[in-house]
Amino acid sequence: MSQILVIVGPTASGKTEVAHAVALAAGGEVVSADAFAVYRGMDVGTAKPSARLRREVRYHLLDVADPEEPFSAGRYAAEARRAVEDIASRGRLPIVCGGSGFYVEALLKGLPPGPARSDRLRAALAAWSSLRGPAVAHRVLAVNDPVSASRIPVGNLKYTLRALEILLLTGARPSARVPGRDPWARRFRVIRLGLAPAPASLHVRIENRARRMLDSGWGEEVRRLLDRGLSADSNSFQAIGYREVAEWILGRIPKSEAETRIVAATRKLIKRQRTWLARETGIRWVDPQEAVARALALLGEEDRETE
RNA sequence: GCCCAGGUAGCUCAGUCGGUAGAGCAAGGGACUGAAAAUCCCUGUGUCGGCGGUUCAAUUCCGUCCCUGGGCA
Repeated sequence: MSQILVIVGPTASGKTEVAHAVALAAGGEVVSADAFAVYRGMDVGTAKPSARLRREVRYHLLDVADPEEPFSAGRYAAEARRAVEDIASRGRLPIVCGGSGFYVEALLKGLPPGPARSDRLRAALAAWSSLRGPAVAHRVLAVNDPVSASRIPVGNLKYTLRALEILLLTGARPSARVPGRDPWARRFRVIRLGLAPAPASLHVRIENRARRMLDSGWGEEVRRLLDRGLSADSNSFQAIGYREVAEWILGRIPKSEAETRIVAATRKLIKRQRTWLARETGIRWVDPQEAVARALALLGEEDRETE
């Protein structure tokens, strides 16, 4: 049975280093699980692995979309599954590594079947709700699917509209749309490793990382994106730091202010990532220092079992 | 030295016609069905610059002192 190694953990916990080292040691290839590293031309701000690393190890699901494109968990899952299957079919180890918990879940557990999303419908719903207000949208949802409405706060317009989108697209209640018990992952032995650095050291890391990114070309990167006409509304531009860096290079805020905001936003992201991962079961939490050794040991167990 | 504007939550500020105060941001906790680094929910915290006075009651009114910013000299 082929194995998949899944490495999760908060931003800046050192996932990429671990994945890379394991890939070299165990003959693996990395499948990124990062919602913003999928975008071409967004390298510095997404902490993508360097060109040198990418020559040593093959990375998948990086640079698969233009920054103008919307992206989705569904598209991610489909492409990542193809990559995993391809890697495994060549007898190599797929290493799924990233901090986008929702994407990892979509890959491993699958998303509910049926029509996925409609940009046209989405735009129409957005226009309608901006006219009628979020409360009306929520009420319409409550009439058609009280269960969904009770789970979604009135203030969460994005979730409300998404539920209405599913309703209109499938004709069925979103609450009845059970996330499919997708059998896809069953053909693999999935080993899930979580990196859990001490909070204090993580904070130091994100501060240093933000400064290093700002000093090593993030400004130029954002300049290029703006020059090619990328709208600030683009999905890709929602990535942490890009709006802040844009304000800095446009002279609206000092660099130090951009840095402060980026660090704060990253801290909040880490909090949300922790909350997400805390409910996931089957993750072996390890000290980042020991992660490579633990991963290799866990992979080795399988070898002995099969021998 | 004089005049003016301020001093209230970690930060920026609102407010109390006298009855011990609240927003945003930050911080902490949580949710998550194709935007997820997104989106949203919950939670505190205060010698209201110091000291006096008036008052049943002062963060609020009066006096004075200190600090900050601006103007005048």
